[in-house]
Amino acid sequence: METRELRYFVAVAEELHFGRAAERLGIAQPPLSRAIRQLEHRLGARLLERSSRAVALTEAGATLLREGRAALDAVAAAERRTRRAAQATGAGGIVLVTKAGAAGELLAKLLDAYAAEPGAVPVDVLLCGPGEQERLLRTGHADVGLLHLPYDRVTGLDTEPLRTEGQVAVLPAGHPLTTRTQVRMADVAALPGLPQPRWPAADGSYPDGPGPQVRDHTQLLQLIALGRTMAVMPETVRAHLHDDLVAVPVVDAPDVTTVIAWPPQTRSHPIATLIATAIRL
Amino acid sequence: METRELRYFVAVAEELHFGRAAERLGIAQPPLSRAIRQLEHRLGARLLERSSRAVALTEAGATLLREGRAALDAVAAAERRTRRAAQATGAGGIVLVTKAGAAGELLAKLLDAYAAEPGAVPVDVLLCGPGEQERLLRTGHADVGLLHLPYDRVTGLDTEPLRTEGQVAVLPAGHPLTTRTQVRMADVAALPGLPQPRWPAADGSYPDGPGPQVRDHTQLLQLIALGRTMAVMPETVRAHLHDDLVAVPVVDAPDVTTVIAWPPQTRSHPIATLIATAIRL
DNA sequence: ACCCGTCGATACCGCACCGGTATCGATCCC
DNA sequence: GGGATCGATACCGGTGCGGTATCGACGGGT
Repeated sequence: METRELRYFVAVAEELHFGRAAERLGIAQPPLSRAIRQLEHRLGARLLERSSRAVALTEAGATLLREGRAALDAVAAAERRTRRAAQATGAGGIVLVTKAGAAGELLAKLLDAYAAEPGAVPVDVLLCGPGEQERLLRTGHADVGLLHLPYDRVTGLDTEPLRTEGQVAVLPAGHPLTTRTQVRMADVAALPGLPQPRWPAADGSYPDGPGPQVRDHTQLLQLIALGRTMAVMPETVRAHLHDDLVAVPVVDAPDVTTVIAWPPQTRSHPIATLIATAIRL
Repeated sequence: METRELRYFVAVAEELHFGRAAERLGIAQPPLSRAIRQLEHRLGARLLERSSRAVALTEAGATLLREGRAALDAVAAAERRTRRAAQATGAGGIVLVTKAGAAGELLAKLLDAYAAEPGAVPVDVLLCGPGEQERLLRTGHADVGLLHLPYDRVTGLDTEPLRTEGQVAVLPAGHPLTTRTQVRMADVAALPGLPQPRWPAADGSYPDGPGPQVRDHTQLLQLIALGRTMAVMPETVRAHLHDDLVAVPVVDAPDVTTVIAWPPQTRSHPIATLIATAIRL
């Protein structure tokens, strides 16, 4: 199976429309139809159910979509990492990815400690939205990441835990609950007038609901200060709170574990040093 | 980057010889030379150092070899799992892989418990040599595996621990150390007349050394009974020992954790049930 | 009911590119 | 210095990819 065939199939499976998929791929529709047919014939499996009015995935097609995306990510990672290895033998920096606005002081400590190591190389810090880290690591855009369990998925990555902490409810100053010394999840699940914020899904779209749309933590804290929403977050956010925000411990919220994660094929010395430094912290 | 190019490069990088690589690929040497040159040009990176007498990997080449193998495995897995999903929608069995001669009663209990679950499907058990499980899981030959930390690598797989146990030294009956109630690693590291067995490497070759070559646990136990070697193994091997073999606890050996492992993309109901059953045991 | 619009399949064509054979050029060994 | 080894180059033929033109099936609107 060639990556071209996989790219074609993934495009059709995502669009569920041959015409749009062909446009996205920059080719005409007939070659695309033929390629899919050939792929089906070679695999001996029906991948798509065409009814001349709608296209649907079969069981096998859903499998190939899932596995094919992972395979294409792996190919892209191979290409990207090879390019980076070529242009920067030994001198190339490490790309570290983390969620914007999270793990601030832990990251600062890590970068300081690593810079003091012998043989340390420059570290580029890449900040991204929630849920993007895993893909950036799997596609070779980043070498190592700081993620938060159980929020981030770490399937297919190697990880080491760094720190575990409880969670706090972040509320606008003056809210009735801010007089409490602790709350429970049930207390904050559906506060009148403070709907839960909506985070974007993997495809960038937002789910329906009453809460405001947010992209990162800074934005979120601002919206809480404005009294539009609230959030349950790891307790280290306290460091970033001004007096217009109040944090109340949530006693029955699941603990959040910050982990350092990297793709399993990694074998470079600087990255191994960075990981070892992080674990020692 | 097409999988064909990756296959070609991996062949050359493994053989370090264009002629042999071409033979292995079933093509002539000139097209292979051209394909590698084109790949290098497209990546903008020198992958191989040719000195008309020897071929060597550059830094970028080593990266592409490592990442390319992983990518090819992912493509192979996508193809294999799609075929399996097609021919057996719902009725297809699960393939479980484990080391020959290991985790016997745990496996039996798991299979019994799973068979009693509602919606259970047939489970094919695939026995293989040590170190092969990871690749079988990553290439889609198997769906789930029982592995043993820290012996087996689980990079790139999702795992859940099932059981942790100490290790015992397995010795031929009558050996002086069998009178002891416990030993230390240093006691058994270099026993006169009982050299360590040699396991095959990933490529099937055996390292040099005085000990006998072994392929699986049955063979190993037989060679121990013959007084040719000894081994440190998880304590559950006791169940398989006859009176010609004696097990002595090794107090400072690292604990062995049996884990259930599966590829991260897995999303099938029967496999999820099997994993949940295993964790409950 | 009929027509038109939509959408995937089919037919056919030209060209890029892959793979094969023949040969060269460099290096090492005897 | 001659032969052997090994990768690079030159050239050729065929496969197959992508393009345009068109068909056929299904739905929806008036």
